[in-house]
Amino acid sequence: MNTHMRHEADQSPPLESACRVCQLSPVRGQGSVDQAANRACVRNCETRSLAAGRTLVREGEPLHQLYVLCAGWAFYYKQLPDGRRQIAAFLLPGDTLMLEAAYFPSFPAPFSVKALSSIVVCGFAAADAMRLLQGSEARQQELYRARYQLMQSLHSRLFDLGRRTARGRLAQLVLELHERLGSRGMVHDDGSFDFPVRQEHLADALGLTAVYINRTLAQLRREGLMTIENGRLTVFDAPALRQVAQEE
Amino acid sequence: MNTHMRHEADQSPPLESACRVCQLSPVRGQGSVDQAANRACVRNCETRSLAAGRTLVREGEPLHQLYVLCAGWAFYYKQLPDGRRQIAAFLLPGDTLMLEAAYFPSFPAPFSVKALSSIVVCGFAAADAMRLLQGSEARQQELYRARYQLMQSLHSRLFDLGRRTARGRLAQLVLELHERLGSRGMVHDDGSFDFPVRQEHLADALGLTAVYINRTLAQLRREGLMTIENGRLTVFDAPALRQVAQEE
DNA sequence: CGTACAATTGAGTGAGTTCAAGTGGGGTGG
DNA sequence: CCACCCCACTTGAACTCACTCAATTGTACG
Repeated sequence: MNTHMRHEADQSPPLESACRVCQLSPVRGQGSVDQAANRACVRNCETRSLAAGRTLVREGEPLHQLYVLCAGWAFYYKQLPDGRRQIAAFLLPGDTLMLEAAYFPSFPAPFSVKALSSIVVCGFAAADAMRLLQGSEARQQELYRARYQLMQSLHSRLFDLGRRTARGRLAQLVLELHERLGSRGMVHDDGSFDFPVRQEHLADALGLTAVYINRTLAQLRREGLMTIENGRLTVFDAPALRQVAQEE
Repeated sequence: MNTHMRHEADQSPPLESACRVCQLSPVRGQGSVDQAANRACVRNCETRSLAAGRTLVREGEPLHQLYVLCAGWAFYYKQLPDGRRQIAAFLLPGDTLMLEAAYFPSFPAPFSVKALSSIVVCGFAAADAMRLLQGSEARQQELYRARYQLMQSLHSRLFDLGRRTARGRLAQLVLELHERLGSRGMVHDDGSFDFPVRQEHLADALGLTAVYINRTLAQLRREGLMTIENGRLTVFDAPALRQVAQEE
């Protein structure tokens, strides 16, 4: 039992720490940073804080900004007037939001972006960010990596929806998040990490219903593979989870 | 590398017409073309002809070429050792293949590419193609459009698999192909177009089985919305199809 | 306490799968 | 010219994974 349980919305990450994270993203560059370019970027960057559930970008709006997600989780999604929603990707702290703004500037956004937890973002004009990126070979590489990961994740999700069972999809998604967070040092030694995702979000990401997500989650929990409790996901048996992901 | 021509399968589209199509693609540019750059491009382009079912790119191979699909259809897909396959996109004559090679050069391909019908492609080193594109504002715009359409199509397919019924998915896919071919003048007045796609491909693209594709197709045919006969798809009632796509 | 929202559980249903058998057309060899 | 084969398509019947509807529990917060 936990004595201190607080609602996520209460603990917005502090703004002053935002640009420290921002610094680590491909857009701002890793390692040695050109100080002049960096100052220019800070001057042009607009830091915003959004509560959980708020919409950052709406499908169809022209793209001209791109963001670094400094703190919190967000997701890309498409929604129909009748309520059907499909989540295309989860974005984690340090990820770049709307990298697409650089692929095809000023086109209408092909999806919406919403804050999953409360978030802090730094916004840049796409053109500025690209100019900054031209400067450094290392940063360019880092940008390629970010694009690549996003594209890979999209194609994996597509395979999931088309060709995997509920258990397989869930295992696959959990493993992907586990890995992405792990490479940022955001996974504890016990295999657990912060997980501000509702079962409804999982359903919308995996093309299932919340009820069935619940049943599947319960099954995986009973089998001792993983659990979700108090906004925290724990992977107990990664190899077994990997096997589920592969076989189903 | 020089243009090299060879003749293979009997019914391959003629090579001499290849570069006329190639000319119409974003990579080669539309309208007025810089003649010097164009000649340079022809010098550097390698034209290849592949029979139906041959693999052009294998998942995991490093990307350094990109292709213009001059004739025939191809598709992006992922396949598991156990045989499960998911088709991510169909590529039509005039489309660019592996545009990703420019997004994140030299990364391993996140999917494979296979010829659906017999095809003719022009291959370019990604770096060369990009340099060529820098030259013209119009071509740059055309490239953005191509990227955008591909990304949009991926997100739509994702929504389809997650949130639409079999009928809805089929209607959606047919309408998308109808539109893309229409804008190239490849749809006849009677609403029909060449369709070298097997029911098995439809199944792998829409996350269904070939048997169920068959049943669903039969239903749409009975309702007088569309039909597939002798490698030719005919849309009888586009508005009704649109309604199916929207509601299911 | 009362409200609100997320998670949980049960029972019945249905969309899509699996297995299996049969049809039809186009190409090939005799 | 026919016989045969191959492959894609078609159809039937049984099955099952995941959905729907509906009620209940748990937790946070005013």
